Amino acid sequence: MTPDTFKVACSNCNLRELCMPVGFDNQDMKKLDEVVAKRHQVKQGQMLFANGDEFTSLYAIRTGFFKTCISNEDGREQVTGFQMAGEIIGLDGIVSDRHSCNAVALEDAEVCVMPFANVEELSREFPVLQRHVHKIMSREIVRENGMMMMLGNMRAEERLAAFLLNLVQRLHARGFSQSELVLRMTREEIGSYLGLKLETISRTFSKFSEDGVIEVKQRYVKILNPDALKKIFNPQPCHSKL
Amino acid sequence: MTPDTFKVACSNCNLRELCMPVGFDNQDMKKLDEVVAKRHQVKQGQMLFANGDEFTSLYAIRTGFFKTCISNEDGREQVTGFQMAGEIIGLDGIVSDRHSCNAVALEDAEVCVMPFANVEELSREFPVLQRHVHKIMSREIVRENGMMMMLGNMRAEERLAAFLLNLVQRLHARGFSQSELVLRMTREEIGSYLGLKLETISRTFSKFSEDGVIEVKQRYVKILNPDALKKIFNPQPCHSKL
DNA sequence: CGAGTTCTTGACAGTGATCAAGCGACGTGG
DNA sequence: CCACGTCGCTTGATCACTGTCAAGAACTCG
Repeated sequence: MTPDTFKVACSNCNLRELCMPVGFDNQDMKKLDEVVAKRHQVKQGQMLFANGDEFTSLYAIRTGFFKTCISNEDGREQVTGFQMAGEIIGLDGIVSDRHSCNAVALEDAEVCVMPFANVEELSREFPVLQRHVHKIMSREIVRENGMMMMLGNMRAEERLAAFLLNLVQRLHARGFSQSELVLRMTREEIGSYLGLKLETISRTFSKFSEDGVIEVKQRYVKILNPDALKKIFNPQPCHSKL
Repeated sequence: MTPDTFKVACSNCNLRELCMPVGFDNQDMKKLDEVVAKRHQVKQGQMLFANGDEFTSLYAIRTGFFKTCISNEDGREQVTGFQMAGEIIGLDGIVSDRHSCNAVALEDAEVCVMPFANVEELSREFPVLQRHVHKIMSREIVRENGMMMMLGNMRAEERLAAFLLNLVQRLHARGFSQSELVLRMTREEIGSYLGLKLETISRTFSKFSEDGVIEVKQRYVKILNPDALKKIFNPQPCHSKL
């Protein structure tokens, strides 16, 4: 096996269990490596793909951190998601063969390029991969349902608490701390994601900090009282029966 | 061909071009009929599936009108979509083998039950069906991206204008009027969908009516000035270059 | 070190929520 | 056919949360 093929092999990737299905034997795994055509570097601030670009591939994030966002005719921007290692982006492009959002690297990143034709072809051969692709898309649908609940029903504090808990949970699944994180995005980007203005994000951080729930210093955040955060995110109705 | 098989055949369904892929020859079409196991009636107010139900099937709406909604631990409800004939619901269940939302019939309805195992099996055999399933899921992701933009960035009037335009456009694609519609949902359900309260929906309807943009009488809505609605939905920045 | 970006904080304003009351439509049963 | 009750809708008055505008501080990076 040459160093080259070694480099792009899913079978040797430490993120495999995050972005690929389990239950493959070694022989299948070799075939699965064909999904990934190559790797691609994206510098901080650069776009992996942009609204209107032809859709050819899905991308599995190997390292780095992305945001996806859409923008209006009148210039308003909505961040639709933040993605980290092991997550898949580009699903938006399937329906129209063109991407409908921008994917911007918030730090230097590397992605595995998975030509969608390969994905579909191997999906026909491997039911477990087919199921996996379906699950990834379904997961994104369910995530966005949750976002609709946030944006439609929750107040600023609840949104930010939910955001922090979600972020730290995903980082923890990747071996990082359960209580400390460094934000890769600005207050404005958090605000866009949560349907709030950057000043509101800043104020809410300050309030959480005053209440001793978190410690904030610029991009660094330490969660001091996770239970308090969970309570903010999911306020129990007083004297709830049962 | 017995009347029974005739009844559930996609090949004879007038909604085929809405919910099934094009580009099938007659022979393939016969096989494709195997996707649909049976039809199922849902009375107004009944649930097709509920949060927590085991996921087994996708459903293609033949007649009727549905809402899908999720609810919080503390009882807040978010309508995540309204679905009409030719649209597919149930995609939320794939990721966890359980549904994560409720699907409620807003009028008496009939759905085609498509066991997901059938869908996956036939998808492996027919690339055109496989691609179609992927597109349906991607379309839902893109729709929800647009909802995030609405909920995160738009004001009440813009949301309601966008909602009406979207609804009438989908109805028109099904052969109904471009300008008149009968709402199948309450003001409260519209509000939940749009992240607003029912009073705001009512007030905004009244304002549109006073401005001569629409005519409203309870559930009946007539769009008098579609251009004005589009302008509300998508306000051009003053003196926009180009 | 300096320019530009990002963040914080204050004062004030505005949009939509909340609370409240009454109206209108619809369906049922007398 | 009409009385009545329920549910959905409208409208008004007031309030609260978040947005807007502004100024300055802190941080980053060339």
